[in-house]
Amino acid sequence: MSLELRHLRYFVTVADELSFTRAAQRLRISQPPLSQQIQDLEAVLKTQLLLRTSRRVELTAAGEALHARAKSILEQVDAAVQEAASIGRGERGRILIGATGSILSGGLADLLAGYRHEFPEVTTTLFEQAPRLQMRALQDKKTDISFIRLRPESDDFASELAWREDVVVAMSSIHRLAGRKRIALKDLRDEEYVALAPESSEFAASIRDSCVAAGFLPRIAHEVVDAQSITGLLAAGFGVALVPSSIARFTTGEIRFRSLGASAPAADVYIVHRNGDQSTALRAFMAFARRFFQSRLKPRD
Amino acid sequence: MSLELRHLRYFVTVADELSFTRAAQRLRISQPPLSQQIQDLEAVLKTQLLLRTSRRVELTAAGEALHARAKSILEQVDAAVQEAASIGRGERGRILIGATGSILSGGLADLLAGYRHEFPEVTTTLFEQAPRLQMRALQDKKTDISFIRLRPESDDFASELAWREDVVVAMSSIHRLAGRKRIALKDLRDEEYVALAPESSEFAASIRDSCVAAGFLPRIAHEVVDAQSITGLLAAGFGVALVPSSIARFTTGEIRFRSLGASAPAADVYIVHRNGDQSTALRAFMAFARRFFQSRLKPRD
DNA sequence: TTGATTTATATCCGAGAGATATGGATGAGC
DNA sequence: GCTCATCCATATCTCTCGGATATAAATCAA
Repeated sequence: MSLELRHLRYFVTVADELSFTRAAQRLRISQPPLSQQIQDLEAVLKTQLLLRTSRRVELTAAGEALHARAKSILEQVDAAVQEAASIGRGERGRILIGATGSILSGGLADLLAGYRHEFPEVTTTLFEQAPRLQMRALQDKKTDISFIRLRPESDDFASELAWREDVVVAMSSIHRLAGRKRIALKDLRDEEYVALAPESSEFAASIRDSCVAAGFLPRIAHEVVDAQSITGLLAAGFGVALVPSSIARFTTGEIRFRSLGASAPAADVYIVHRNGDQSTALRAFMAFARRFFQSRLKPRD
Repeated sequence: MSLELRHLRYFVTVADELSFTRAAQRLRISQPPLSQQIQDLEAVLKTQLLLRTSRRVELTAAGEALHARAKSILEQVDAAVQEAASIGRGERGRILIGATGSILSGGLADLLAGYRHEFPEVTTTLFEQAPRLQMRALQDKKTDISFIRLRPESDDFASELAWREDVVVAMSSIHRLAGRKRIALKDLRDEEYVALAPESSEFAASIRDSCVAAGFLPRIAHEVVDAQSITGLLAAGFGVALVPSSIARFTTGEIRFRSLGASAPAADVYIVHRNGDQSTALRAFMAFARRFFQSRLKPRD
């Protein structure tokens, strides 16, 4: 015979009611098996818990002590069940997110704000890292999900489009092209470029590919490691840069952005995560993200 | 289907071992019912707890959380069982004891010291009260047991002899009888007495009865409410007093005690408790007390 | 003393915990 | 790359034990 929660549930009810008959009613069982289970419990403890005459039931000292303990235990069991179920539904947990600064301000921040509002019990931790490091972090399980401007090739990762962004051209307001309203990619063939170092970003490579497709090889005059540095160089008059349009949001100073029209390369942002082991919290996050971007696209239709 | 401790025990074992086969061995059951019980648990929680391939078992986030909780719950169940059993064996609990100061120093203190040594988990609370109040406190369940110098009549109480004491005569060292080695009760017929007020002590009444039996009615010159006051009055030369021999122990100053020899009235101390509801701790205490006094009597044999 | 109420005992039934046998998947080793 | 060993899941059976019904025993009220 081993102790089970049933014994504790029954005992607590009897101790609360101080009556086997009423306790049995509350427990939706008949009185004899209740008496039996209490006797079993007492046998396991080798201790009298209740003093019963046919007229009154009262607790012994051991019964008083167990009553308090058992009540607390049952509450904790309940809490544990709720917690596990809640984690299972993805309502609770922790998601580790990788992203770069421009992606954060480009739409991710809004997504996270909306998500935290609907799933307040999920902790989201954001790692601002260069794209290459993000992939490493994903692989090493340092992060669970990444927002990144290039679709990964590897079979280890699953990816889907988060949102679309155009590439725009950025330059100082005193640049000779700053007066033009619309600029095509091929108009930029003779410019000097400020670009992200290709080893820090797949995006840099894809921009270069777009230029090649437009018939020229961009002359990279300056390379920077951090996207933040680009605008500083542009403001000082160092050529032009091809950047995702969302960069405009967090840029101050004398920088002008011009659309590239139909010739604009895509700067789509993808959601990437490891294949296979997505937790429920992550699945729920992905589902939320899909709904979120879906509803955001509508106004543009 | 309801959650039982079995589910938690099984789950914790599997989570510890990360193997159904090994867990089943540790649990002394076969592997299929273990798988079944884990599935039942997951069904109750509506949540996956373990990711199992035929080659590896690992915990989900929900499983991790439940593992920690369940372990703690099982430990608490264990502790609660131990505690209840321990209280049931009288090894733990609280005993409320009534006594007077003279009884405490007359032998009770030694008993309590020995008892606490053998039952360190039982809290003993001592109430120093006048005998009448002790009976009241017992009746009102303010105390569980009393050490008192008179056997109670009422059927509500059970009593047994704790230890025997003689009554001795006490007087100032300058009293005219202080030089006598032995004094019989009847020699004291013409003395003036310092006595406890009869309304505060049954013992006072029993002393008076002893004097009457010896052929005289004691002349009470001074009455005190508190036994402590007696010696003060005696030291000041106010007559004599008939007191339990143990009083000598905690008396300082110029007081002499003389045995009354064969004519000494008894001042036996009784253990009194309510009939019926003695807790296990109290029963264990009584058993200890009997053993204690038994072994103390032997040296006198 | 009788009747009502409450717990304990006796007996029966059925759900379900656990055993055995087996299937299916996966990684190791030749 | 095939075979074998290993491990978890499924299917089926058995038998324990939880719960129901009927009834006895005890106690209090009238």
